[in-house]
Amino acid sequence: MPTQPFRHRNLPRLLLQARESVMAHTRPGLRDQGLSDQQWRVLRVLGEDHGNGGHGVETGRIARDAFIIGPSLSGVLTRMERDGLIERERDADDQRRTVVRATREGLKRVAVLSRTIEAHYAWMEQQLGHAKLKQLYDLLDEVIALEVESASCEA
Amino acid sequence: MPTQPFRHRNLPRLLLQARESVMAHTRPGLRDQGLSDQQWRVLRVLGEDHGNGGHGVETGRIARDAFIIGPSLSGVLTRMERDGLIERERDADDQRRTVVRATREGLKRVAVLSRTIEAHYAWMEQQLGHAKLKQLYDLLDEVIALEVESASCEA
DNA sequence: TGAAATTATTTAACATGCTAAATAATTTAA
DNA sequence: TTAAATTATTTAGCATGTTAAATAATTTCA
Repeated sequence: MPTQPFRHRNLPRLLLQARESVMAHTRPGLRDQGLSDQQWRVLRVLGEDHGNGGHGVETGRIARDAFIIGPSLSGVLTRMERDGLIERERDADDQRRTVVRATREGLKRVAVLSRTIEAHYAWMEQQLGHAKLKQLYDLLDEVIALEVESASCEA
Repeated sequence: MPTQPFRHRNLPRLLLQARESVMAHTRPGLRDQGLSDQQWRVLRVLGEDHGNGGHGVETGRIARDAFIIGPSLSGVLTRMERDGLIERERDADDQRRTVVRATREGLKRVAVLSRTIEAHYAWMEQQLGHAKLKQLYDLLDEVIALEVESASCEA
């Protein structure tokens, strides 16, 4: 049997749609806690650090882990500090760096949302099946790795 | 052999990273043509319409196809009109609607970029392999479909 | 040591994303 | 027919994304 011709889909758009599809489940919970997508990503990083007994995370590491570019993060943190979700402090050893910690209130919201998110993953795993979810993770890793390789070629 | 415990990855973040990874190849070309991501998405829709002999696309359909929310699109179109990439006109039959067409200059840029994008897909297909790319398309479709289902439950 | 290069973050300026409200045109229905 | 509901788009206000430039602190090295 002849395979039908392979038409390329709009991959960036598919990825964007898939992301929106997943986030559509999460956003109501975030908004209930008064958080934007970005604020949640920041709080999650800070929550992990706290869980590991850390005493704050540098802005640069937050930017990497929360996938937020520096200048955007700067504003996000300003508003989160204003809203009592985080605290900022200059690093004593290297005054260029800023160290960020979640406040008690921030940690409280992380705790609530972590449960919600876990339930969501359980739901997705039940819907899609364990195997497909793993397959998806692996394929996305491969796509991401493609870029790393080709980027290193330019150097 | 025991399968190792399945840890959930941060799926929204993975999708975002994968998208960025793909776009990292496309963006230089877009910027060479003086286009933002969103302007390119709009032009692509208009280019397809032109290719199909269409005489303009309604704003609402552009929003759906280019995956840009209404108010954002409004501003994007204003700037694209300012830059001579598109023309806007009120629909004669229904004065609520606006019909948009690409200018000759806009179409020229679509033509250039279409070739670039095609080459990029060919490269990805060569890197990942046809089968994996198809697998990825299918999985993303499934994830997107999940949302559609669960959304209809709320109604 | 001290000027130059490097690193971390912020500011500035503009484009985009988002929600809600405002406009404007069309359709529905009393 | 006309007032109310619906539909299409824009405006307003704020948050975020992005590049370039500005600040500020640290490191390198002549």
